Amino acid sequence: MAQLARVFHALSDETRLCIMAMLGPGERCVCELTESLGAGQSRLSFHLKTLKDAGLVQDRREGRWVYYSLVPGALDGLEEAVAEISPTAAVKASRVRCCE
Amino acid sequence: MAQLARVFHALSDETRLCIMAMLGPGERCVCELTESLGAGQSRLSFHLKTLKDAGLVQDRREGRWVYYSLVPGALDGLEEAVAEISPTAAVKASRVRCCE
DNA sequence: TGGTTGTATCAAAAAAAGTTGATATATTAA
DNA sequence: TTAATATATCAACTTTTTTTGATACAACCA
Repeated sequence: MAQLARVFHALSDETRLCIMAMLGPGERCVCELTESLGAGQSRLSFHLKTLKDAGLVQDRREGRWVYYSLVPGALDGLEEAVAEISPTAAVKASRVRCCE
Repeated sequence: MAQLARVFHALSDETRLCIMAMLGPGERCVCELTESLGAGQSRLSFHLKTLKDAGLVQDRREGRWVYYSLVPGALDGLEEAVAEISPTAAVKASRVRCCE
């Protein structure tokens, strides 16, 4: 539950959503993100760290550059959680306790 | 994009996630939620308002009590958005601009 | 009517998150 | 080695969010 909240929080900011959208098609260098988003360098670095701490993105150094990409499957848990809460889920009543 | 961030923010708090989970099976009186969550009255009221403002829950007065329930389909957009960002989405490359 | 109960709202305080500019680190180039 | 570039981190500050306690409002009961 706490981890789920952390992931939602990471996605609760427009800048970070933009980053996620840009990483969707594939990895990007920090410099590309900085330019496309028009965000200051330390500001972008902060948001990338937030996403990384939430387990949503990963980074890879290549020479002077650092490339960020989505962590495969990181959003799967989210989809499941949403499906579980949503009233359209058939199995929703099978939950025993709601908060742990 | 901004609305999406708003919804994610509404879900980025443990107390609110608990509320959503409790409402999954059906509507609940505020008093039930207060008791189950062990949260102060005004605190719970604040979180309910946050969820309501994000369009995730609705309320209904019945005599002295107010019942909250999930807004049907409110989470559907979320699932789509997550699917669009996720690298498993087949159509993800069809996006033209990432941030608007 | 007056009192009680359930809930919302408000204002102040506390806590958390985000921004900014400066500095540090790592890598490469000269 | 020195300088330059890409990125991270830090500290100070600003903004936003959350909590708390007090008060207001609405509906019911005596």
